Amino acid sequence: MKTSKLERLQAEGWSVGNAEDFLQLSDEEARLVALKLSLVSAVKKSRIKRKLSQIDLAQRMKSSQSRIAKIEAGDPSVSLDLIVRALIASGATTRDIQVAFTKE
Amino acid sequence: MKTSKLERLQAEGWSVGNAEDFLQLSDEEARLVALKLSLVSAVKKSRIKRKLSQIDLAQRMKSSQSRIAKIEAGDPSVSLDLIVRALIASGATTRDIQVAFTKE
DNA sequence: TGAGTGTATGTCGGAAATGACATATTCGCA
DNA sequence: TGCGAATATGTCATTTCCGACATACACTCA
Repeated sequence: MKTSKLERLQAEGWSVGNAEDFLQLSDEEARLVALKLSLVSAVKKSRIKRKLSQIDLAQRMKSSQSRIAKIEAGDPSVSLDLIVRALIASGATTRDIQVAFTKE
Repeated sequence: MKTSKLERLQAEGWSVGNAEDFLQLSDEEARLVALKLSLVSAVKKSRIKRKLSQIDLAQRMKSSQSRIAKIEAGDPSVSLDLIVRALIASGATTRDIQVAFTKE
């Protein structure tokens, strides 16, 4: 499979998948989710530490209170981008972010 | 402003912005961009280290070669989510990811 | 009790990101 | 030189994510 031509690979599409691929993907997806959760808890911690309400934080990053609530609730509709944005906007230091990642 | 009512704040919308807010936002945006760039270079490094072509990596994460190219080129259409997915799929260890973040 | 403040949840139209594809460009090597 | 593999660039339809809003719930005081 490694040496297949691009055309062939593209033509195959989903048919190239197998159980192993699926499991592997699940594992990687799990790592990403774990990472997100770690950052999410860092957001809440940082926000509380600075005594900011969800509304305050939302204003800082030009977002909305409901989005912040969803971030902190680990809602699947929230991207890693938004989580990190919130982390930065909440006043988290570079070190804080590192630590959150370290917890992965 | 801190004590304004939610209704009032929501009604104000963009009008609450001022130069300071803008600069602050720019700074935070800059931090995010710097972080992305750091991770992007980690993706390429990790991929090369494992001797994977962009096509290989694309298959691993069910994406496409052109997306991988855009990730590595720092294309603005690429999300942090996708960058981290690529980093994980490329076989980067937790430590590799930490290091990339440390470079922020 | 009820008013005020903060957080959670569901929905929606518009905006942004995605994979796929076509095609161009670059690069290594026979 | 030329051929094939790898990478880059541009476009597009579909999917995903977003802010905004409405509203429900939780908690604290007076």
